[in-house]
Amino acid sequence: MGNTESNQNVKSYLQNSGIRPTKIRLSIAGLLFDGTDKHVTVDNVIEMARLSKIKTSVASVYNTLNQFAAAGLLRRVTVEQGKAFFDTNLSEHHHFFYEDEDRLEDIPMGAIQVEGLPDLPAGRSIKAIEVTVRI
Amino acid sequence: MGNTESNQNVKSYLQNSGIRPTKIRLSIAGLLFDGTDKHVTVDNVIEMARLSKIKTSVASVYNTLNQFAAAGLLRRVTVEQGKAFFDTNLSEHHHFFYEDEDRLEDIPMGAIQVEGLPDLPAGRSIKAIEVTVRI
DNA sequence: CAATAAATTAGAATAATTCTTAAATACATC
DNA sequence: GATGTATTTAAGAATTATTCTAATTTATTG
Ligand SMILES: [Mn+2]
Ligand SMILES: [Mn+2]
Ligand SMILES: [Zn+2]
Ligand SMILES: [Zn+2]
Repeated sequence: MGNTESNQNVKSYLQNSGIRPTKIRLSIAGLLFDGTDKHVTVDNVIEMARLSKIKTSVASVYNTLNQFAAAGLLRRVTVEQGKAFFDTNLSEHHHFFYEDEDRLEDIPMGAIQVEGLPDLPAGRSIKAIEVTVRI
Repeated sequence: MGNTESNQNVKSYLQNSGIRPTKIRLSIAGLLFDGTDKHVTVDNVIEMARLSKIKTSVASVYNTLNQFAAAGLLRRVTVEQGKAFFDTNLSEHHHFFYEDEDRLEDIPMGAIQVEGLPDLPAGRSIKAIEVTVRI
């Protein structure tokens, strides 16, 4: 991270999703898309940016994460009322939620299988199936 | 609903859960525990109370629903960032979430089966397994 | 290098929820 | 049933996450 090659990768990654690679988008993308799976909140990203001396604003972090989610680069995960999580792991998978730590952890893809889905109401299709195991 | 017998039932229901059956608790319980399964928000309950000429306050609806949930008379269901749902159906079951209508619907108990749960981290136990099918 | 479009930002606005505190109600004891 | 004490209720303030607004800055196009 921080080197020219990965910056170039992140730039292409945004462009391929139709997102213009502006400075703060590249900065935030650089924090998030480093190859490791993450579940971040807006506050997490603001703090990561601060530590990396990236000068930005709360509004821009919201804008950017929402744009990434809309473009399919992040997946929004809702497990508690207050705060939204954004997941960099785009593969089909489910989550442990550590209730006392407010923290998500991936359950590897394929580990969990959901069986016996009933018929859907007419005109509906499945947008997503989310399994949360609260521990 | 509204008759002496079901009022008595609701009163016992609260007492058996260690909740003192005060006037507004009985009123709200009367709205919720009528034998039909419901998924309500705070706003729903405020509106139901208004229609039933029950005089109460926003704070009391929050207090009461939170108390009922803590006592196990309601189950809190979180499927979207902003608003909490409270479920009167206490049996083990999962949900369809109608994304465009902000509405929950029960998937009958037993219809869905979750297979292949991996081992839990040491010292953890399952508090709940929640499956949400977004449609 | 203009002209134009898009992005960024600070701060205001909104929405759900919790907190504070005073008044009302419920409960226990006589 | 009256009285004293504990609990509940409720109005409004406070808090928190998020979105909106509008002005400035940055990027793209010609
Ligand atoms: Mn939290
Ligand atoms: Mn909603
Ligand atoms: Zn994940
Ligand atoms: Zn339900």
